[in-house]
Amino acid sequence: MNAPSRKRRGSGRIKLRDVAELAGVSPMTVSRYFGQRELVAQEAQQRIAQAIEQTGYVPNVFAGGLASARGKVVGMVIPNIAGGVFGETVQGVTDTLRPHGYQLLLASSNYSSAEEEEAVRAFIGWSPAALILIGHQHTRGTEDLLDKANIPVVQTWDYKPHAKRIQVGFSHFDVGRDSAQYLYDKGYRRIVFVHTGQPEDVRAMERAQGYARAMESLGLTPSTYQAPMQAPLEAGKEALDTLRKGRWPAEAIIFANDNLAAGALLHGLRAGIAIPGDCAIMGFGDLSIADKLLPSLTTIRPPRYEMGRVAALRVLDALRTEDGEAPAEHVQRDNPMEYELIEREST
Amino acid sequence: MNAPSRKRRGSGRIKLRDVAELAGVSPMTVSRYFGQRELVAQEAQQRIAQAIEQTGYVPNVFAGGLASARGKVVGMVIPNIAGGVFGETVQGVTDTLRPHGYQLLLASSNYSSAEEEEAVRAFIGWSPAALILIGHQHTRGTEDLLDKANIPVVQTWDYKPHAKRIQVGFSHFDVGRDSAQYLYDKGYRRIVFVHTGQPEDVRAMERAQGYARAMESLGLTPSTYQAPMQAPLEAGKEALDTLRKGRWPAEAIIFANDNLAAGALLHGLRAGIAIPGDCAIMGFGDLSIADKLLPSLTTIRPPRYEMGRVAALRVLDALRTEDGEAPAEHVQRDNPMEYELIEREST
DNA sequence: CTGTTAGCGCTTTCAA
DNA sequence: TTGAAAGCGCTAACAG
Repeated sequence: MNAPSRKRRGSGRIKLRDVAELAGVSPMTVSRYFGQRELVAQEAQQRIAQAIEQTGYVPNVFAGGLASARGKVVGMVIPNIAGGVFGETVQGVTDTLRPHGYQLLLASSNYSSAEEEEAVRAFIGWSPAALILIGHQHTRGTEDLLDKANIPVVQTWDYKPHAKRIQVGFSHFDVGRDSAQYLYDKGYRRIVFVHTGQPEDVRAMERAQGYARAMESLGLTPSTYQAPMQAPLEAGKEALDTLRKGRWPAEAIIFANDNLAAGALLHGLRAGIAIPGDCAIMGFGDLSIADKLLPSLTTIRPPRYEMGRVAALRVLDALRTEDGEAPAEHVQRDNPMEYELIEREST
Repeated sequence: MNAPSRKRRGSGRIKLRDVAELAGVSPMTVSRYFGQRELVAQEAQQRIAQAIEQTGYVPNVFAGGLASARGKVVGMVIPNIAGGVFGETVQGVTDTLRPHGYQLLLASSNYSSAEEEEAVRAFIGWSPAALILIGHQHTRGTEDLLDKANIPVVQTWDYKPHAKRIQVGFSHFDVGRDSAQYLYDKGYRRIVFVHTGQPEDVRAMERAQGYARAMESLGLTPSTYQAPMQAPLEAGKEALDTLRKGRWPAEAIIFANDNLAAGALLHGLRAGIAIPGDCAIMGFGDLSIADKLLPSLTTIRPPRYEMGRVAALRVLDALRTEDGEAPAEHVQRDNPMEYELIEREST
C-alpha cells in the first residue's frame, strides 16, 4: 500500500530484531530469552519482556525451525479422527505436549496403512521432533521412512513382546483372552467372538486370537462369527439372531466393539431376548454408549487418555536426551498400560 | 560422525539442490516443479520426477514457509477433541485441505475463550494461511489477533445475521425454535428446555432462547430447567424426575444435548415411565447413541462433516483469490448449513 | 520456459 | 553474560 519496493517485502510482522532494538540488546540475546533464559541477565530479561509485551511479538516458527533444523513439532497419525475412539488419546497427547511448546500435527489414515505412509511422508517434511503412531502394523515404506528419519517414534494402542520401537499400550491378545476367561468364570461355555466387517482392524483380530487361545486352554472350542458389513446396529442384531439359532446356540458373545454389541443389546430388548439370561454380551471400548444401554454393557475400557499422555511423556523423555549421540537411550521403551474389565448388567 | 566441520552441519537430508543437480536443472526449476508445474518443460519434468523418486526427496516445509512468508498451514481451534462432537468436522476439514497440500494445526480450547486466545496466539507464529474457529464467541484479545493477522478466518458451527467473518453453520436459535414448534405440532404443550450444567456452552444457550421465543409466539410459557452438574446419565435422570413432579408436569422435554437426553430415556425405561406416552423427549446432536436407545431418540442432526468440508472450501476460495489486494473478496461469506430434525420414537 | 540473485527471520558457532 | 558473522533450504523477483 505504501513503500512499493521491488525486492522482497517481508511479512510485515514484528520480528526478533525489532524487539532487540527496543530492548537495547542484540537479537541474539532476545533469542536466548526464549529457550535459554538462564543465560540472560535479569536486567536484560526485564527489558526484553517489556519489549515483547509492547510489540506483541510472536516468534516466527518457520524461521526458527529452519535455523535449528528441527521444528518444535510432533506428528501423529491415527486411524480415524471422528468415531470417538482416538479423540481422547489425541487430547492426552496435546495436553502433555503443549506446556513444552510442541505443536501436534495430526493426520488420519482411515485405517489404511498406505494412507498412513502417505501421512508419515508428509510429516517428514516438517522435520518433526518425534512421531506417534497407532499400532505396530505399517507398510515397508513407512518403516523405511521411520528408520531414516532418525527420530523418536512412539507406537501406542498396542503392546507386543519384542517391539522395535517405543510402545505404549496393551495387548489386544490379552484382552481377548481375559474376556473369554471372564465369561468362563461366570459359568458360560458356548462363547462366540464376533468380528466386525473390517479386516483393517488388526487389533480386533488380535483380540479374536486371544479369545481362541483361551478357549482352547479351557478345553472349549473357539467359534468366531463374521458380522455382516452393515451399520453396527443391524450387524449386531443379525449376529445375535444367527448365533442363537442352530444346535449350539451361543450362551455368550464377545463383540469386537461396543457399537456392534449395542446393536445386539437393543435388538435383544426389542425382541424380548433376555440378556444375559438367554445370552450374555460383552463389548470392547467402553464407548459412551456402554452405560446408557439396557442392560448396561460389560466391556473393556482401554486407557485412552492415559495412553496419549504417556506416549507424549516418552516423546519428551526421548527429546530431553540432550540431542546426544545416544538417541533415546534412557527412555522407557516398553510401557504396558492397564485396561479395565468393566462388569455391568449384560453378563 | 565424519567430516567434523566447524560451521553448521545442516540437516543431512536430501535437498532441492541435490535433486536439481541430479536432474541437470537449476534449483529454481525444481522449485517450480512443485507449485507451478505448468511452467516446466515436459522433458525437465520427467528428469525431475525421476530425481525425486531416486533420492526420496521431501521438501523442507520450514524453508518453504520462511521463503514464501506464508506456510501451507491452516490452524483450527475446537472446544474439545474428545467427546465426538467436533471430530467429524475436523475430518471434513482435513479431507478437504489435504489434497491442496495444507496441513491442519489443531488445538483444543476446552470450551474456554481464554484458552482459545492462547491457541490463536500460538498459531500466529505459524503464519497460517487461514484459521478456522468454532462459534462467534471470542475474547477481545482473540479478535485483535484475528484482525491483525489479516488472513481468512472461518467461523463454523454457528450462524448469525451480521457476522464479521466468514461463517459456515446454522442458527442454534432456529434449532431451539424448530424443536419447540415440532413438539407443539405433535400436540405437546407443557414443553421444558433442560440446560446442561456448563454455561460455556454458548450455543446451547442460544437454542434455549430460540425455544423460549417459539413458546411465547405460540402463546405458551417457556420454562427452562438447569440440570445438575453431574455425569449426563444422572443429570438426565434427575431432570426427568424433577420435571414430572409438581403441578405442571412436563409433557415434553428438550434436552441441551443427546447425552443428557440419553440419561432421561434410560431412566424412563428402568423406572417404567412411558416415553413418549408420559413424557416426550428430544435431544440435540444425533450422537451415535441416539438410535441405539429404547425408545430411539428424536434429535437434531447438525451437518458435522459438511461444516468442516465447507469451511475448508471457503478457506481455499479465500486463498485462491490470487494473493491479491482484495483478500477474500469473491468468497461466499455467509454459508448457512441445513440441520435435520430426526424424528424417532421418543416423541 | 529457465536461471541468477538476494533474501525470508531465526539460531548456530565462535569469540569476547 | 553478550555479540558478530554465517548460514538453514527454499522461493520472490527480476532478467533472459
